[in-house]
Amino acid sequence: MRDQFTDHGIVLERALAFWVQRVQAQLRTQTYRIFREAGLSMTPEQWAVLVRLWERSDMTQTELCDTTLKDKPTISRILDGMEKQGWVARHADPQDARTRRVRLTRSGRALEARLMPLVQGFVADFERGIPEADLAVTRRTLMRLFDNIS
Amino acid sequence: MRDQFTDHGIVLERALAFWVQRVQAQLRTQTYRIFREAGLSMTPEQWAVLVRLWERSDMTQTELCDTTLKDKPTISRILDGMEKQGWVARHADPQDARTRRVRLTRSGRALEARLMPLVQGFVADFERGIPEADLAVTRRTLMRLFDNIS
DNA sequence: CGCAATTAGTTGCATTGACAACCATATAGG
DNA sequence: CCTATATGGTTGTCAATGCAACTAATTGCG
Repeated sequence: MRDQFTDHGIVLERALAFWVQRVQAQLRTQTYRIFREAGLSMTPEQWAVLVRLWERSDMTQTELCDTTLKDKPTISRILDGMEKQGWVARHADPQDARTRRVRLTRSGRALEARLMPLVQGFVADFERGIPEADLAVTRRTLMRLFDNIS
Repeated sequence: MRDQFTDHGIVLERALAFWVQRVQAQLRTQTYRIFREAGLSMTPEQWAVLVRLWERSDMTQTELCDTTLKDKPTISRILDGMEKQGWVARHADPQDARTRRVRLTRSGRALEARLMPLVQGFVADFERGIPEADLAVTRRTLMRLFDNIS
């Protein structure tokens, strides 16, 4: 008789990769929901770019690629969407005619005060009830896992 | 003067959600690479469906939705791709004319022996050098995080 | 029985993302 | 100086996914 613990589905569910994917998928859809309920048509990826720009505006697209680990076409198109929403504008770089500097608009800057509390609340719910020590181990482990495959 | 540790980018990088997303993105692209290097045109999502079918073939699409946590359109289109590759076939259900039972083909079944070693090697690399205790805490924490947002 | 509500699955649309090909500009080496 | 190469960014293609709308078949209730 086949040992149930050698079934692949079971093996799969013991792999961290499985849980990372599962949590991420759920995070992504919930993030969509939060923004939608706030009356915004914003994607999680646009959010991630916004956070970087709040930290430092006037980045080139290549710099955004580096900080977000996304490739050039992806950033290009995420910015298309953000520009259409009026949150950022692309400006010419006086030093290099190839590069385009991405700057927050007034409207993009204004989102910070509105969205940070929402997202902080979500993060709090996400991590609710989990001992700080476990969170720390998990954070450290995720960093090591990331190094292992990068 | 602004404390750099209150900058949003820094805050962001302390959030588990950030690392979950980062690790998952990397997992996804590396998984693509592994299959491509094995001469297969297979996506990580098709792989996930295959694993479920190796465990139990002849599932309905709704059952696949439940086990993979994907929605109906997504499963429908993932199966389109797998059918095109000849790994699965959709059969009519004698009990219910609405449902379609998904069965592995000979070719889909044959992939198991070929791919499991590859993926197990990848998972080993992924978790390499991390203490078993940390992996266990991380697994448990990911499960709790998942519950928190589901 | 008969019609309303439910369920299984597909299709349409927009965004992300992997990847290749491409354009324009900048840099480096002869 | 001038051509080869490298770099910044865009476009195209295909697949995954969130969501709404839809078809077809089934179930449930009066």
